[in-house]
Amino acid sequence: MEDYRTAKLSRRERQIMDIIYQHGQASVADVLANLPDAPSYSTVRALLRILEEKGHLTHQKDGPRYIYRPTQSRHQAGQSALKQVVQTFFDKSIEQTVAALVSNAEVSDEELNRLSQLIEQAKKGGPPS
Amino acid sequence: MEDYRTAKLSRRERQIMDIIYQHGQASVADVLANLPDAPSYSTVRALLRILEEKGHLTHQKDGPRYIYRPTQSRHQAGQSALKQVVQTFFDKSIEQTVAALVSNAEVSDEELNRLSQLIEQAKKGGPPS
DNA sequence: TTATACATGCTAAAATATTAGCATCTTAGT
DNA sequence: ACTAAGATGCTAATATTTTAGCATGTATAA
Repeated sequence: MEDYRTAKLSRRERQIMDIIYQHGQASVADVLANLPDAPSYSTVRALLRILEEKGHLTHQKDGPRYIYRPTQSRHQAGQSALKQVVQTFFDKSIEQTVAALVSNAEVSDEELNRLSQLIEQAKKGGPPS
Repeated sequence: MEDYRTAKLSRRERQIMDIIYQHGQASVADVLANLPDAPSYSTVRALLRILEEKGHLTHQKDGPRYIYRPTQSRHQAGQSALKQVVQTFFDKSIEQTVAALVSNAEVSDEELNRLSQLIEQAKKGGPPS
């Protein structure tokens, strides 16, 4: 499955996919509540149906209502999205990207320590494999 | 200026913004060459004009042709894009995001060392400010 | 200078996305 | 069982996006 950010999705469709990925899953009401400039309930349902037709979503029944979930795993979708951002804005450089991450937000010392550990583990774990 | 990924941009408009951010600047021909399912030259020009009307692009003449550049800085646009990905796929966690970055791609030991340095510098530089 | 290649300005049609309404069904509580 | 609340199925109109064509201007090389 292609990254839905590069797929032929419309503005609304992409907004909805983002909401569902952020929440893991969502009902029509959930989507509606989180959609900017929210349209009508009917409209959201129509878009969810289209996304399901296109293969990006599935639904299952939860009592009276449908619960929608992505067909692609959150992890994989995240990797694709990340890759695209790295390519578009950071010259495909992981270093530049991490620099942007730690420079912008308010990152605590605690979190920086965890990041150090993360890198150290990657050093140990990576090469042998 | 709002992040163009959350702005009311259409599919094609977003694709074009991505291309121009990736290249820094672009002529109509440049955009056309990098656009998936490329339409006609006229079509690209129309979209560029619209993006300029919406305030996302400017152009300047370079000999006979127009060169388009984003109005928002690459750095700022990258920060916004990154923030959105972190929020959508990584629970707003910088740690999770960095983990995804170093786990997926083939990151060399050399690059991991630079990342370590990066974090160390952030530790020193951050708190005092 | 002049012709040619290639650029833009403008306009309009076709395709797609976005929206909502109405009928129907199903759950949950009385 | 029955009724009210709220969900879906289906359909269709509207708005926007996407597309391209034609006329015109401009730099460049012969």
